[in-house]
Amino acid sequence: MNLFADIRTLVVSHLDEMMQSGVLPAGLALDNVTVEPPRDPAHGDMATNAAMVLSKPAKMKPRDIAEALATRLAGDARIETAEVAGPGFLNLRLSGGVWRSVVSGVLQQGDAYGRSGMGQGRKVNVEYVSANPTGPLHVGHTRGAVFGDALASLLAYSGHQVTREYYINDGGAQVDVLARSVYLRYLEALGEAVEFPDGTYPGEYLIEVGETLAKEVGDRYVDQPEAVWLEQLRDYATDKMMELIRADLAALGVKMDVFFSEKSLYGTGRIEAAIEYLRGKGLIYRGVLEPPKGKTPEDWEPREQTLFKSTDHGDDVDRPIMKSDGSWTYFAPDIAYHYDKVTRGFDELIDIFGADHGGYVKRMKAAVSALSEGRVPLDIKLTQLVKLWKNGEPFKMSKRAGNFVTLRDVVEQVGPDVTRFVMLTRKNDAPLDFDFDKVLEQSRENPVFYVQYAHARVMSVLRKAAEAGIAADDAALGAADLSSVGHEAELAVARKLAEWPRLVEIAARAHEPHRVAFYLYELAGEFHALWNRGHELPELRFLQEGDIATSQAKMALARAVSVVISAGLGILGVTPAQEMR
RNA sequence: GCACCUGUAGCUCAGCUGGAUAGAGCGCUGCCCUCCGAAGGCAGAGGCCAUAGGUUCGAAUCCUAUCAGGUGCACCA
Repeated sequence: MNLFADIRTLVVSHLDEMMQSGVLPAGLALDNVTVEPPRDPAHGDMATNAAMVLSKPAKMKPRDIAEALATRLAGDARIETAEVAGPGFLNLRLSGGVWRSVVSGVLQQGDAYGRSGMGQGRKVNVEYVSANPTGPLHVGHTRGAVFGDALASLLAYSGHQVTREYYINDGGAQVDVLARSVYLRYLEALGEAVEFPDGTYPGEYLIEVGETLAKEVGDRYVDQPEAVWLEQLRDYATDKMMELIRADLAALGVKMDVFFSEKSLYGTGRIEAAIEYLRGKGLIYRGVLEPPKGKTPEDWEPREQTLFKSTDHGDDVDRPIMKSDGSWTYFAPDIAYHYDKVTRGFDELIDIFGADHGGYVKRMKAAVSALSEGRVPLDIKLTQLVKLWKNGEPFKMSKRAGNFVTLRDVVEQVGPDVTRFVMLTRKNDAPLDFDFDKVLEQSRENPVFYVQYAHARVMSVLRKAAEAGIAADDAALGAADLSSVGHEAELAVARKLAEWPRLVEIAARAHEPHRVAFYLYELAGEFHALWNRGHELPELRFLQEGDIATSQAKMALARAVSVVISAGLGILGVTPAQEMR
């Protein structure tokens, strides 16, 4: 059920009839005809631009089209008035019954209200977090995790078949560094004094790994050359780090469907196969890259490398896939990984990167374009930096020293629900301020609280009703006669509820889950406003003393609000509050 | 030097992919609790949508240039 879509269908069907009967010339494209809520509610409930869009191709004045359309629309029971305004807008005012039916519809559909088949079951792969398995997740990863997870839920909610995936970078030099760092902690656990030179990870999280290892293998690796232990420690440490990362994700409530190992691409011919595929398209060649203009590094020297002709698919320069010593660059396994995704049959790929990987976007898109012959779109969303604040001061982090602020630090202090919601109160493109004090504040300034409070208020009313012996289950409320619901403040809430399915579609199409968070804030605002009107106008209170039927009608509206808030929070991965404490 | 992102009220940010008189919160002014939770609500003031051009019925939104901030820029992943 999507009221806006319904009315648009109505408008389009009338336009079709007008073409058939010769009022409009035949064969007009109606794709650009929209039905939207007007910015100013004084203009009505919905507005259509049909007349203005069609004016030019139909070679008619917009007002003439609008008037003809208005007359026809006015005949529909759902339309109360249809007025031509401004340059040719057609403003529609819907009957109160339409809004009341939205409320009943929400209660009858429950969790399904707002779900759509928009995705048509298309298979979408959302890859996110994908942090190197060299340590715990930090705040930056947290934002990516929350964003990716919410986007995945949003797409699933709108009819896509979603796979949540994590790419484990366990194939490069960084896991050697990890192994060496663990080795040092291992020696330390056996009583040796160790130092962490540059190029190792000094973080304290490896102490326990070293100790466990010492217990398991004793002094077997002491005084042994790297060749003896490097490989085993690499696997051992990587496994431990992935355990850590999985636990971090679990603390945030993120659950992946697939963990894909980079290492599994090496020595199995999979990288070679992907590169051969590109070679078959004439996109692999030996060549020398020009130095970047303006800023030539001191030690620049021309080098012949194996290159991918990414410029054929929109990149600025071609990219090396093999180092001069014959080993793969990082890009090569990434190509193979995305080739794997393409061959797994996904209709659409989405990668979530941190902003520091922005320079990687074009080449990755070029690769997928080449690998899928342009069939599979790849959207890459970058999440900007998170700036932490505490006690009015910025919280610095320094990965080098190993004392960076971790996902755990954040989740343990403010909880997963608050963490998730706050991370989505900004669009992914914009930097985010995360203030430990403000996110726990209980005021309107804090959107998490504000939305949760609205939900808790509804729950409170329902509890009160139950205590008074009034049936307030969804079945009873969904069947209630809503004719007593009609005040402007009540209709405002119903209108907001009617926007939900449309909002979901827009957010899903744009891959922008933050829109859900903002919508919930607006819905909560309408609800709080109505609630407070009850102070001066007792007839707007949800519980009407001695009048069960009216109470049920009012509660139906309140309950519909909580259903939608609950669904929205569900997409964001946040648990709705039953009461505020 | 190049690429990507950002620039909207004093501050922090939305703005439904081109619609009407650009919206919220904070802050500021003034109001509302014998009332389901005032942890709320109502009203007011506050804008050249960075700047300059362009596209069209119509631009914060699309194009070009400029300015300012952020991120990144050959064998690091």
